[in-house]
Amino acid sequence: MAKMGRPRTFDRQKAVVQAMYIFWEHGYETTSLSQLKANIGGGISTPSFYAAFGSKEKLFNEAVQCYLETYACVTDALWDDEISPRDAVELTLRRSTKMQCESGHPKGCMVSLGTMSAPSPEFTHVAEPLAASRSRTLQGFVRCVERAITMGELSKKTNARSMGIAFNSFLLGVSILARDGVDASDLNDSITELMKLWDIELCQSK
Amino acid sequence: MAKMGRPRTFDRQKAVVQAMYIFWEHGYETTSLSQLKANIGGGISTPSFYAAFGSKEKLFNEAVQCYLETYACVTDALWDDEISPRDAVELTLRRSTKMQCESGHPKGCMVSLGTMSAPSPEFTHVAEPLAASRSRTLQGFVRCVERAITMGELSKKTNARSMGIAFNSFLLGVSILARDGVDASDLNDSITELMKLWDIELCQSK
DNA sequence: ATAGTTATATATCGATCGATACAAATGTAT
DNA sequence: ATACATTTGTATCGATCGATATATAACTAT
Repeated sequence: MAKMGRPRTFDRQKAVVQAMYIFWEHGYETTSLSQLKANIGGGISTPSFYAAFGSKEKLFNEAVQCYLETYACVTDALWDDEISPRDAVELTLRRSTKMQCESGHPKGCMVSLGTMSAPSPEFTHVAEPLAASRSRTLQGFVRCVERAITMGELSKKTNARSMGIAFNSFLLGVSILARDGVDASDLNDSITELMKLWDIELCQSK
Repeated sequence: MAKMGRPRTFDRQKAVVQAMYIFWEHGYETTSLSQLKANIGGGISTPSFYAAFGSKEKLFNEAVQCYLETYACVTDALWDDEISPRDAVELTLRRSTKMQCESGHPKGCMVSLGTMSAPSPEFTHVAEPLAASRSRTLQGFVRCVERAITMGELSKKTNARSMGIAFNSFLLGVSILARDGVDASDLNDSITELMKLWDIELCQSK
């Protein structure tokens, strides 16, 4: 049974993806409704927008969910226990960096850059899912280090939180460097450098 | 000889500092004129604002200059040849992190977070001085590594750009972590971790 | 005292912000 | 054919955006 009523003239899901790109590029507050409307299905009217998405804020929420379910999956390895902790960390760094630098969408990570997406006090709640994702990713890095310690791969003296923060902070910075136009190959070389941090802490007794 | 004409009812320099804090917190585009006016000298009128600063953009430029001449100086060690390269890098990381986490002003670094200060194409030129400062800081880190190689402190095999990017990317990430409320002590511990990167590359022949 | 200079206060500019009212258009269900 | 559901187009809402015109107030220079 098909839907009742007059059919939509644009693809709603494609519209969410398009909105995601715009919010990713400019952030929540700086993106205007006219901007969104103009880039959905070759341009839609105000009532069509509100009928389909409810409000700018609700569309942003959908766009964030869309990002988390697609592009943000580059960090999934952090919670995959079938991958060694070291590989999980390196894979995450390389996958995320590659994604952040590839063409076809805005540079950098929407979650990281989302720190400044809704800076006004009245809108901080809007970017809350992004903050939650950042917190989760940090925990993911710490988790990997803890797993390595438990597995006896890293020394018991290793400070898991410190190492987790170090890897996470580097990756957050990649978003800014990608926006500034630093090459993916240069960033990859610096990942190789950064991973030496892991190898120092390798358990000698192995 | 004192100035002619009716005297100003507010301190212009204090106003620039106050504006700097607001732009630092919210970015250029998201900061409104009313917000600036309300926070200058207990509130000023629109004509007073324009008479004193010319425009929102010009005030932003002054605010950025003010930041670069004060808070941004935490990275000055990178160009100080009287400090050993390693100390220069560590000092910069610790000073900047301390500054970014201290109270009395917005968390994070105005230069780093300025990546999303003016995301609209029509305003990108406004945040250009911030981008230039980020580029300069990156070069400062690279410079320190190069200096260490020249001095024979680091191995000649060291990839200066990769290491520079690694330290710089970490520091850029600190801005986001500081905004997210991560403790300064935790960040400091991760700096201790990060500096091990340097010690791995130490020249063995010394 | 008078002229010249600068900042002030009041009022308002056109443009854009996010969001709605209303009625015509277009589909399905019976 | 009719009723119902949903989207569309046109017009517009009050609020705020950054910025300005005009006239008055407060100071210095002569």
